[in-house]
Amino acid sequence: MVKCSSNQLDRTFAALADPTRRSLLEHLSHGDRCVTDLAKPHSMSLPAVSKHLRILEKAGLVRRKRHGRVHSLKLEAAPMQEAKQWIEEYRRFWEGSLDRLDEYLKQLQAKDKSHDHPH
Amino acid sequence: MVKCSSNQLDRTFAALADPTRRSLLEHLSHGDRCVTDLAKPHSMSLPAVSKHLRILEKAGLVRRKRHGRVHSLKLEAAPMQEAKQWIEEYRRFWEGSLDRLDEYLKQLQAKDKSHDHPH
DNA sequence: ACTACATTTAACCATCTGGTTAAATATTAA
DNA sequence: TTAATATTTAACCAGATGGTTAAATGTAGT
Repeated sequence: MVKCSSNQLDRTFAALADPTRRSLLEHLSHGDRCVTDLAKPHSMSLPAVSKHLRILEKAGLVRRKRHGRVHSLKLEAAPMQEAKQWIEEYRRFWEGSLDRLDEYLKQLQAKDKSHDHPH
Repeated sequence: MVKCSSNQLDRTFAALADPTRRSLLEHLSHGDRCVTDLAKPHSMSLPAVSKHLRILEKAGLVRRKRHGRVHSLKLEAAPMQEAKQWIEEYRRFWEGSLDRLDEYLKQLQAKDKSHDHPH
């Protein structure tokens, strides 16, 4: 029984798994935005966008500040960094396997060449 | 109407959003494994693990080779790299904001100092 | 006080998810 | 051929997800 859970990672990856939410983050990467502005380019209702924002907020990817009746959303960095670091940990393994693949392809290529141009 | 969808990214992030699946990947990072071996440390039924593996396979994070009745699973690199790169694109934005935060904190500290030790 | 605006909440719906158990399918070994 | 093993498929279930519309809330402006 191996323990490999992190609610934070769960939430972060799940939040990033939806194209609407990724789009919202991309918009926010160009500066803070309010809910209505964020909703405009997404052909869906305001409540739908509101829900997506709450998911991003719960994942910690976004922070909200109320200025009167408008809510200003700001991109938040830390959780994505954790997600990236999780992926990074596998880097040497897949780099290893990519090297192996590269080597394999070179061998294949060499074989093909000797096949195409036999002495 | 902004287009920001990638089914591949959807599948990759969704696959990574589950702790059981992340655990399976971690086990696979130490070498190829068959379904039964992968299932052992996870207190859940074999069909459950089988489903998780199919999700990883469909996301392209894992490749399957049948040797007789045992299926050997292998970690696959590329999709994770795409996910990592997606996150990377935000790096300068959050690095920017982290820098700004850092600067802000330094200013705050400086202010406090001059307050504690006025000439 | 009234109206308009920004946003959320509520109620609902279809589909997806993550698990179960029981049965089916392949392959190996006796 | 028969029995055991590795894995998947099928049928089912509870709860989450992603959307809708209608109503409620809170704030701003006149």
